[in-house]
Amino acid sequence: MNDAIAAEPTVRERNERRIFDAAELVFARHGYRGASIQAIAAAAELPKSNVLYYVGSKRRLYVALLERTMARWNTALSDISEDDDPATVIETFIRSKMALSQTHPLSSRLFANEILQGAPFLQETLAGSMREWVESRAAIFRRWAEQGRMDPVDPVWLIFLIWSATQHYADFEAQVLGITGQAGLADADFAAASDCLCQVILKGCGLTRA
Amino acid sequence: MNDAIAAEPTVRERNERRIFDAAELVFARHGYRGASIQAIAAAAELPKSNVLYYVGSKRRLYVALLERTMARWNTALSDISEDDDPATVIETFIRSKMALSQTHPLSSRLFANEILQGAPFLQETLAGSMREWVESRAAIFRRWAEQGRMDPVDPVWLIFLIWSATQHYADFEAQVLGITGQAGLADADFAAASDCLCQVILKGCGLTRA
DNA sequence: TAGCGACTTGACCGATCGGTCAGTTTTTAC
DNA sequence: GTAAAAACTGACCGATCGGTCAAGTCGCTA
Repeated sequence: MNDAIAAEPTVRERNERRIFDAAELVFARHGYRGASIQAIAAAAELPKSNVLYYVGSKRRLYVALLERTMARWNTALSDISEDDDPATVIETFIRSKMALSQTHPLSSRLFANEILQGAPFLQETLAGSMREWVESRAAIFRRWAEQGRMDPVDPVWLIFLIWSATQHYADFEAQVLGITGQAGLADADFAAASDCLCQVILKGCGLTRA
Repeated sequence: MNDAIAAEPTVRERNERRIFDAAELVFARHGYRGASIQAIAAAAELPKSNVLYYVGSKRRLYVALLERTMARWNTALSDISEDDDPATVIETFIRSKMALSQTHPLSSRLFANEILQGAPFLQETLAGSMREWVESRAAIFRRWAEQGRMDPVDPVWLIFLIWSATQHYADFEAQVLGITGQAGLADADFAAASDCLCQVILKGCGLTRA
């Protein structure tokens, strides 16, 4: 039973994981209203009743997924201080955000769908912790500009620029693939896109790589 | 009857317009599957049967809306030639794309939803006319770089950068509002955001305003 | 005034929606 | 071995889905 210290997953853990992954797939594609529990159950290869047994309701499943996404993003984005090198910080920011688009595109699309709906479930998060996150970074960017260490660029819009440009490769993947004529985005594509973004944005902010 | 040359709208024209606008609102928010004809009818203040009388089916209504959007974008984006000034062209491109985000945010969100779903209805458009549009611009950007008139920046990714950064203010409006703590985006906000984008991207491409 | 085509709409169809529940099987604890 | 707990699931509920249809209303011309 539990004499195995390095626990193998419980039945509950295993099934919840399958359900979460399947639900992320369906919600990311069709949004909250457009997703059906039936479709999620089919993707998880479980009966509909079993899905509801674990997650309680469609609403709770959706909220739990959003929370998982926000938690992932929080842990992935490193903290910064005024003493750091601006170019390094912004380059790290761009590259780690782009890495998230590559490794967790479904999370990104889930979030995008929630925002498109008017952020009914994430309004407090946006006006709360996310706003604080942006403001703290913006304050540092502003001080860097005052010290002449970078061009005076409105820091909030700069953050939006980086967010949108990096998320584009997850949220609008279908468009990128259709226009470039590829079947999928390879590691090299993400690397080249990251390089291009760093090149333009760093220079655009009056920064050169250390 | 029709001795009025400057025609006042037909009953059909008037109702189709109300239905189209209502449908754009609902589809943009909830996506194809998540939108219901009932909700569209309610937004248009018409009985559901009347909506179906005019549009035939949900699918046809959705496709017609997508076509209206693509047509709007085509007419709004001006053509360019190799002889033009690179800085002027890119600045015009950024500002007209941002103007579309401001004047037609619902069209932008409708398109975003379609892409998030994997572009089931727009695949040929993406791989066809849209791809050609991008390639023709990219070719000019590449020649400008060869002539030393701008930095060598991968033109396709540059276009994606401009698309994503400008569409952000339409598609992710809820996020922008939540983080900036505003109730709505004013003309001044769009102007300032456009200025910021032009500043960073032009300089990032090694361009200065003429 | 009769007739015609465009427009309007409530009633209705089978399918699917989110969710409940009773009943069964499987796992766990002692 | 046994009983409690956890896991599982088919049947079913009322509501809503996209769509059809027949019975209208309305404005017009002959």
